[in-house]
Amino acid sequence: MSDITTTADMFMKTRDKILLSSLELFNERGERNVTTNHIAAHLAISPGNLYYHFRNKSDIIYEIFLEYEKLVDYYLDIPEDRAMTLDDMTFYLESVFDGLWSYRFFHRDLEYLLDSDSRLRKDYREFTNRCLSAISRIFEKLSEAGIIEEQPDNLRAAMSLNVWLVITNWMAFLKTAHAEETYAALTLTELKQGIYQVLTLEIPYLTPAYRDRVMALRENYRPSLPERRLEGVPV
Amino acid sequence: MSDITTTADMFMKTRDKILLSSLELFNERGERNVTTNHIAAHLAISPGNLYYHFRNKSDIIYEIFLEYEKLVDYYLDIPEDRAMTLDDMTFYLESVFDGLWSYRFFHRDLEYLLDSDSRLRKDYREFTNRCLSAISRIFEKLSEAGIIEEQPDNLRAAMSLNVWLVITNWMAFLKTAHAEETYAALTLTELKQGIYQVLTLEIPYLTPAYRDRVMALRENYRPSLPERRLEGVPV
DNA sequence: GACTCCCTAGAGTATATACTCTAATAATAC
DNA sequence: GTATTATTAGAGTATATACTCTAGGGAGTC
Repeated sequence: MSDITTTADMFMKTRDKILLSSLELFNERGERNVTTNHIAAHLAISPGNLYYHFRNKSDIIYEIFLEYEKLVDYYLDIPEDRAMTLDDMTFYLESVFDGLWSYRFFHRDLEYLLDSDSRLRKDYREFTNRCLSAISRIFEKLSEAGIIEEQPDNLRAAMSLNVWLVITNWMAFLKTAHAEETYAALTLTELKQGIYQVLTLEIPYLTPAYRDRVMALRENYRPSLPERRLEGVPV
Repeated sequence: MSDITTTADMFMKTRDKILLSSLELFNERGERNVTTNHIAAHLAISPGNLYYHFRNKSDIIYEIFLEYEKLVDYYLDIPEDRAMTLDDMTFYLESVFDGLWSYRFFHRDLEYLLDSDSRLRKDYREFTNRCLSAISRIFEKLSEAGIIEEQPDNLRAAMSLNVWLVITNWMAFLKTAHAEETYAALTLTELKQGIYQVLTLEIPYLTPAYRDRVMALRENYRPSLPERRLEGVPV
């Protein structure tokens, strides 16, 4: 995957360095805790310089969203000229969680961000709709490929929405489940245990031909030590 | 349901008025957008007065959380002396969404709130565990009652977690799906369409004896006009 | 009346935050 | 070289925010 979290270096344009550092700081500390002055200080540039490149903080966030959107749209581009395989499905899941990870600040303060920028609100709504369509289309193609049973349209739509809810809320859940207070105390590996949860949703719909293979795939993402963190839940 | 959103009146103690008004304002505008000065002004009391009753803003939030916790714990108290009915299940779902509604500010800025108050973080973790246990126990009792098929423990745990993820993320989803920017533009009725999504998770596990009844119940919560808001999703 | 205790007003403060302004420097074009 | 444009520094500002401090009122008790 692209190495998005690399620290900005001296060969980059200031504008790009600002975007990159902002993303890093937002991811580490949360957007709410990162000021424009912090970003400038982090890059050892003046606030004036930062505001030369961006009119305000919202514009920085918006541009980062556009990158995120582009990445996910790229990942969720579904080839229509061939049948879907289990590897495809794995790729989609892995990719979406990679994207979530790289831009993980975004879903944290989502509601506030959308309330402060109506342009972002509009774009994000359309983005959500595209993602929901893609998920639904993936289910359709998985049926065509005989991996999951065919389902009526409205059930597929509701299932797709549940998949979206689980995906977008998994990280928030992990962070609240964590005992540590540091925002950074979360790993990509843990995040990808969300795939286990998503595959859980598919279980009852798997065809006999693929059931065992998908269950084996799911095992790869089984949370390693959930009973220590969630002692109340039977495992 | 308790009429929590009633405006504070002159017969209440100042301390309670502060809690009530804070909750109202937080719910309407989001915690991030409500300052202690706003709360005081709303009640027409001085900031000094407010700080006589509460050491800081976190303490106000913490006390509100304790109320929330108490409410949900009360709702999710599962009677062990009798079998579970469909009505029970409906009651649990309705109650949980009522609770979410009354304290809807809470899940909005959850991560920030937990990061700013380690006491809250700890309590919330335990609260989550209790909720997950309750959900899991509800599934168990639904099996015992012959409403859903019996499932292995680890599947039930994963399913319970998915239910929790859908419940706690449903409101955030609704707000991002809304075109309107106002935080208040959300109704309890819409919120309860989350029940449709939760019941969607149960569908494949329903026993033949109860399948039709649950599907009919689910229809009561079907989103009224999702295709207008989510034009990309087949319905 | 005086003492005490609970409560309240309201001015005030230290700090932070998003953002601006001016002047100067580097880069590029001609 | 010179003119022009792009970029940068850095001090500064208006506003907001969480919270403090002092003074005092009101009610009950002796």
